[in-house]
Amino acid sequence: MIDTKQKILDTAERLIGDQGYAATSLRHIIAEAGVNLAAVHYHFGSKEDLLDQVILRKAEAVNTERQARLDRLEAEAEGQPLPVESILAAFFEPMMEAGSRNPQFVRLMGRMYAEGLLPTVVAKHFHPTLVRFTQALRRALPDLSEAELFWRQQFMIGAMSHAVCMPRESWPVLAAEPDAPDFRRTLRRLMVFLCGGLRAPATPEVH
Amino acid sequence: MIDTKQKILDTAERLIGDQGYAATSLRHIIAEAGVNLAAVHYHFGSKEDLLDQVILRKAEAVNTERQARLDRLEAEAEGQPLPVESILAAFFEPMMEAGSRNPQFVRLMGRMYAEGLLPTVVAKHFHPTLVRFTQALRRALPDLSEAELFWRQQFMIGAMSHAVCMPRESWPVLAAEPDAPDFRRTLRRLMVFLCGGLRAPATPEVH
DNA sequence: GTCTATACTGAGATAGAC
DNA sequence: GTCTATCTCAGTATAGAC
Repeated sequence: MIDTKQKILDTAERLIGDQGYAATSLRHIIAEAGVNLAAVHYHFGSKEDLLDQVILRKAEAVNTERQARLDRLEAEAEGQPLPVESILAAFFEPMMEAGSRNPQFVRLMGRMYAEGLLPTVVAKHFHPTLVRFTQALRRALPDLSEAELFWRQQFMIGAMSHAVCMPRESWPVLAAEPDAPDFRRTLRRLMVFLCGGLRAPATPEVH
Repeated sequence: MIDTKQKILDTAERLIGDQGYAATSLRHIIAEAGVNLAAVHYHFGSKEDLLDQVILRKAEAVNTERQARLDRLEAEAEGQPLPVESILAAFFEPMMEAGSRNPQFVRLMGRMYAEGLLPTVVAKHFHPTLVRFTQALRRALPDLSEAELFWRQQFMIGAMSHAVCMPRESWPVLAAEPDAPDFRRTLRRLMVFLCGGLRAPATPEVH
């Protein structure tokens, strides 16, 4: 069947988003998808390559939209540095919109960071876009050294990924806040927090 | 032998800190420790319970020191809210000092967050201390709602854990900065960043 | 080209002999 | 307390049916 591949991708996206990559066995995926185990390896080669394709399918749209927003902002700014808020909005809103249409995908992305799969899978798909945002932030925050800006971006990514894949049901505080299935409110909070952090004065050197 | 248990704990701490929990098999641990596989299950019950003991051994000292610093600050403040900087210093410096003596342990802690082992293992050992810090932050930041403070703490934990367990060798920017094996400079940067984020104005409601 | 059946290796866990 | 043997289940590899 032509949609064996699609069924595997859809089921993998759902189950990995729910349970995480390590916790989701191929045998679970193929049972729910109603296909044979070896079909996964025929179409994808390995579990990791399946994950790769699951991410690629969705990441392209997010990256394209991120770059388009950055292009638009930079054209409007006519050479001036962009405000940090605008850069963060251009970065987070495309993912937020993807999440509104498909909450599973945002959790999946968070889990990728959370399970330490950046170097092998995530960096490959997102790095080219990330360097554009690094450049924009460098111009917006000229007082920060290269190393300090690097670290602040890492803090940003860590805060984002942890927030996105947190198991909401284990925190009573959140029961009062019916936020799911979209992440708008949390992401607005995240952006406010990150603006404050990114714009903090440079860390003084201590000897 | 009486030190079979010790050898397992020491080897597990080292290997899991290096490679992560999922990537470290019991068979690898027992080979390096020179003990039998079943000895692990005899002494610890399961791989997860072994991890639990590895963390417990070190976490107690860190938690005790954290609470002692908070006690001291609160006694000195005589009822006034503490500055955010002081609260963060009381939280991070004990872990930083543990890291100076034993860098492996800090990476291990970062990995626990990164591999999504909070609910089962980490929260158990750190939650009682964390609520003390939540209370201190609530007094320091009275303009934030309960939910907003909760999320900012989550962003903080995410930024910290991601930074701590990042694979340094994969980032050329860091080669110029001989920071290892201690984390002082990175943690000072983290504290500056988090101060800025925590003290940002409350997120406005949008409808 | 697509997919199935089956076998292989290595993981964590467990029962029972010593 | 310790160790051998074994169980189940994971990801992977391959031969061959259609």
